[in-house]
Order: sequence, then structure tokens, then C-alpha cells
Amino acid sequence: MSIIRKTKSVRLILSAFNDNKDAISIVELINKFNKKMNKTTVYRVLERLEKSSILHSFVGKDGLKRYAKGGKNSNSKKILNSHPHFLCEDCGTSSCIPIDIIIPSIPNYTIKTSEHLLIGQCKNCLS
Amino acid sequence: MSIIRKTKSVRLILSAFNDNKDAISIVELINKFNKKMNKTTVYRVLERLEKSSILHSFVGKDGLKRYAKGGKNSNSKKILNSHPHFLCEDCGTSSCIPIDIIIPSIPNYTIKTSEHLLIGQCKNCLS
DNA sequence: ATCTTATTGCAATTTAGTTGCATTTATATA
DNA sequence: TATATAAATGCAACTAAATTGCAATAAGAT
Repeated sequence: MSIIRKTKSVRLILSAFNDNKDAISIVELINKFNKKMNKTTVYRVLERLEKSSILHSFVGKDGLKRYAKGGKNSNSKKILNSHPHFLCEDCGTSSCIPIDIIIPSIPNYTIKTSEHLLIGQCKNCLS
Repeated sequence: MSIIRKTKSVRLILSAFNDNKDAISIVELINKFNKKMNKTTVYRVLERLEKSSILHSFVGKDGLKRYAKGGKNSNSKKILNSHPHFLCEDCGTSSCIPIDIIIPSIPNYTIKTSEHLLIGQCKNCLS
């Protein structure tokens, strides 16, 4: 009994992430696949893919939840090295930046996960 | 013609931030002041206070927008040293953590602002 | 005191996200 | 291959956060 089944919906959504290395918002996916599957299915497939560490999610400054390839804390132990997401103010695209952000440990707080959002202009919009 | 007027609503909302050094979600403020002002007013007062650099905002992992005292980039030049917000998974409170996070500059990207969310357990919930 | 315009309240609306339930489908097993 | 079963889906209704238009009100400059 595998936890995740390779259904048509799963394959379609995964293909979207293979075509596009950027983070994708749920809303974009719902629109992209509005003929192929129900919006509830999009939400639920993404949930499963996140639980399976195939995708990870974060909430952008616009309040929209986005997903991107890869599990949240790829190499476990050092939880506090996590990489940031970039959101372009001009074109709205967001991408994962392959840079580690190091967070010092904080007395009296236990940090389980962290999210980092960088906001500015991307290479395409800098011209 | 000053841009922001010191109305009763503005004073009430500012007092909430003076009583509480933590970040406060819009929803909390709407509930807190549901007898004193309309929820639309809460949204609009907060917008103005952010534009005036009296408050700054971020969106938590729960998708709720929160505000906290202080402009976004208090001491300008070194934009990339910004301090994180902490969100407690257990009790839901969030606070500003007085720690600087240093982000290396990234080729081809211009970073204007950044947001850092640390998720885990706060001191009260660790017992 | 008056005028100008920022601000507010209210109701309607939009939109992201959730839930319950009946139906369908993937896949393990006989 | 056929069948059983639990996962996955579609649909419709729903919740809640946030937005909008407009008329009424109030701050503060003159």
C-alpha cells in the first residue's frame, strides 16, 4: 500500500514542475489544469507531494501558497540551513535560490523549520 | 496636508502595538476592535501605517498577514541584514526576534527587502 | 467657522482554501 | 486476469480573508 499513487493528476502536476524550475502558486496550477482536474484535486495532490518530500511549500508576500521541487530540509540534521525563495516584484515569478541561510540558535526558542523570502527584481526584469 | 491623520482609529491601533511588542495579525485586530471600528478601517489604517514606515508587515505560514512595529528597513544602506519573525506552532503567537540574518548578495538579482519566518516552539510552550 | 479632502462605515463582492460525500480508479493479492 | 480495498477524484456547498464602491463623516489647514 504505497501512500502516493501515480495517478494522471499526479503526473500532470509533476510535469508542470519539471517544465519549470521556479516555484508555482496553487492558483497558477488550478488555472493551468482547469480542464484536466478539479481545483480540490490540485490542492490534495500538492498536499501529498509535500508529505512525500517531493515538493515543498511556502507562502509568498502576496499571501499565495507556492510549491517548488525538493523536500523542505533535504539534508536533515542541520535544520537551520535552509535556502530562500525569491519573488520578483515586477513579473511576479518566484524561484528557489541555491544559497544557504544560516540562522544562529536562539535561546528559549526551538526552531523546526524556517522560510526566507527575498523580494526585488529578477535577472529578466533588470534590463 | 499631512498624509496620515491622527484619527481615533489610528490611535487605537497604535496603542495595540504599544501594549504588545509581538507581531499582530489583522484578524486579531479586527476582533479586538470589532466594537470600535469597521474591519475595512482596520485594513486601511494598517496600510497607511505601513506606508508611513510606522509598522511593517509579513505573511505567516498560516497565510495571515501580520504587522509589527518599525519600518521594514530601519537602518537603510545594509538592506540585507533583516531580522526574522518567529511563529509558534503551538500557541500561534508571533514575535520579532532581535537577530540579524545576513544574506550574501546574489548575482543577477536585486534584493530590495526580505522576510524571514522561523517556525517552532516559543519559550512559553517549551515547558 | 468654513472648506477641502482624508478617513470611515456599510454592504456587496471576490478569492483562496476547506469539507463532506458519493463515485471512480490504482494497485495489491488471490 | 479478476476482484477487493483503500486511495484518489469530482462536485457542490461552505468558510474566511481581503477588496471595492460609494455615501457620510471628521481632521486639520486656511
